[in-house]
Amino acid sequence: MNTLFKALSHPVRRRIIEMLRAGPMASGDIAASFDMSWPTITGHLNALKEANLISPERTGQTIRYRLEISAVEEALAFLMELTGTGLETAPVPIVTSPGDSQK
Amino acid sequence: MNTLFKALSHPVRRRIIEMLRAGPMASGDIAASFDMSWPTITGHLNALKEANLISPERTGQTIRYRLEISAVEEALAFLMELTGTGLETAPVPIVTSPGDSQK
DNA sequence: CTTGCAATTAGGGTAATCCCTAATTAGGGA
DNA sequence: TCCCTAATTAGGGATTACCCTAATTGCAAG
Repeated sequence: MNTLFKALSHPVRRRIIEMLRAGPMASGDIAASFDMSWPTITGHLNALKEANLISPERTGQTIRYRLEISAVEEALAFLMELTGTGLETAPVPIVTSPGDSQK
Repeated sequence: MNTLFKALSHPVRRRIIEMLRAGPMASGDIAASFDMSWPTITGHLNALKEANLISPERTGQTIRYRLEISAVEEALAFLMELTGTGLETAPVPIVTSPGDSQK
């Protein structure tokens, strides 16, 4: 969960994810669409792979990366629980009066 | 969006958010429930405030922090678009009935 | 004004992040 | 074999993150 949100916290990595929504893509093609060096993009791809957000598959010389939507859903589940969209564990509205600080 | 996901990428900050789900809480009470120094917690609270995830309100000496659910929903919207609600270049079929939660 | 409590800011040390260039691995032909 | 292309790893510099202790601000009384 930690590496997951960290992976999502960089604009380049979020954009890579958005690109992969349309289907798998080669590392070189991804790198070509950014104004950064290829090794830098490789670094971002590794961060995404660490978070299980993408997975590589080799065909000959080229390596294509595919979006793993299940990791996205994991993050989604966490946030949904916060908004109350989905579960209970009742968000009982407890009113704390000033001065009842219990340590 | 950047600071938002970055704020969510630290376990202490996520736990603070979960605590605030039950209602606003004083800075000192939050700090007391962690095994870290108070200034460190203040730092995390500032990160959450930067991301608009919480907002402070002062009553006398104590400052209580309240969860701003709208920021959570913002992150939620981004992830939902990834999982299929987005169309654009995606080879995804379209309309589902309103209220038809596809889980 | 002085004391006391709540909370933040200041400063510093260490570790991680982000970006680059140069070197390296790996595969597909000739 | 040797070479070319695809992609990663290695190494380094600059910046930011994370945690601490010490000092400071802000409020509310006495």
